[in-house]
Amino acid sequence: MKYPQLSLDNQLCHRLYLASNRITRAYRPLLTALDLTYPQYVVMMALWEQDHISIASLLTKTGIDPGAMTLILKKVEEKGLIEIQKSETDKRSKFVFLSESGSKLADQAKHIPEQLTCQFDDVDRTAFNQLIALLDTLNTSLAESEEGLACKSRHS
Amino acid sequence: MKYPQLSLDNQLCHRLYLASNRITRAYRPLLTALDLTYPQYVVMMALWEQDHISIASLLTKTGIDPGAMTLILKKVEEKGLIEIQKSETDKRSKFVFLSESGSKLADQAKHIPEQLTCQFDDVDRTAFNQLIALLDTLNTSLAESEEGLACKSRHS
DNA sequence: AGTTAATACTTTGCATGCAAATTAATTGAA
DNA sequence: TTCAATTAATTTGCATGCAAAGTATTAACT
Repeated sequence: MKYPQLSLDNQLCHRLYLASNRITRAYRPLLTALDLTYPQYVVMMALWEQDHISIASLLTKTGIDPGAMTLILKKVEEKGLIEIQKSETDKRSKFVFLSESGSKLADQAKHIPEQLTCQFDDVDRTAFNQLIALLDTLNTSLAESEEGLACKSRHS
Repeated sequence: MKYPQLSLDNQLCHRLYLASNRITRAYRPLLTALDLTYPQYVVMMALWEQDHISIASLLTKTGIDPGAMTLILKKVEEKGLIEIQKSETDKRSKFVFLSESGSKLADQAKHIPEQLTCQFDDVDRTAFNQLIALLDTLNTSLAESEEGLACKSRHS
């Protein structure tokens, strides 16, 4: 191997890629029981947290792509979990709110987080919180990069 | 919010989802210059690390889905970066090896890792390594779950 | 040897993720 | 006021990620 820095073992990105895909896979059987995909579940979580918000807010909260969001909302609406209305004040904007069945679905979903945590036996509570803290730092940093704040190459 | 455990802020999965997508996005401009997508880049890294391996090995090393791998290899082959041959000993199996241009592409790719690291200024070297270690633990744990080792609910 | 199970891939169908172009509505500035 | 720049969503086209079914080939067991 000419360039060790190109080794997969040296890539943070590949670990994230694996971890993200594996976690989504781990969720799948639990979510299938609710007839939700993972991104649809994310949208529902955002709405259970705060109902009746604009699609723009939903995009910000979830980090889902706008183009994907349109399709996701369409499907969740077809399942009768949400309703979508155009804003009166700003006709470009739309608001999403939970239907009764959408609200009630939270009762079935509430056990999912703990069911999942049980799958990483090797990760203790401390490591878990460390991981969350580090990912927050990373995400903030990446989000700032996306905002256009160029790399300041402040590294020595 | 009825169930705080369903809050997006409490989800490890959502942080991984964001981090993984953001990192892939951060790679995109660098990879576009090489005419590669991120999964195609992963395959190339695997081959730069070890040339002339079976598709099965490539699947194991990269964690890419088999169905996706077929398409990815087809495209990378069309770009002339790799060649694929059926195994003589086992006709079910195929071997992938780098073409000359595929090998040379590593020379252009070798600066990508450092160019990217520069984008998370807030993450110092120590945190970076911690994050990698924690993701390894998480990945091992998730991989074992996928192997069928059921949740032993060893939590009190 | 003959049948069954296991492998290594490929194919198919569906659901995103993403960039880029598009539409509709609103703001802002001349 | 009027026209350009913005903003909120949608649409389009391409590339996966994934489960499940299908193919061809090989291993295994009787």
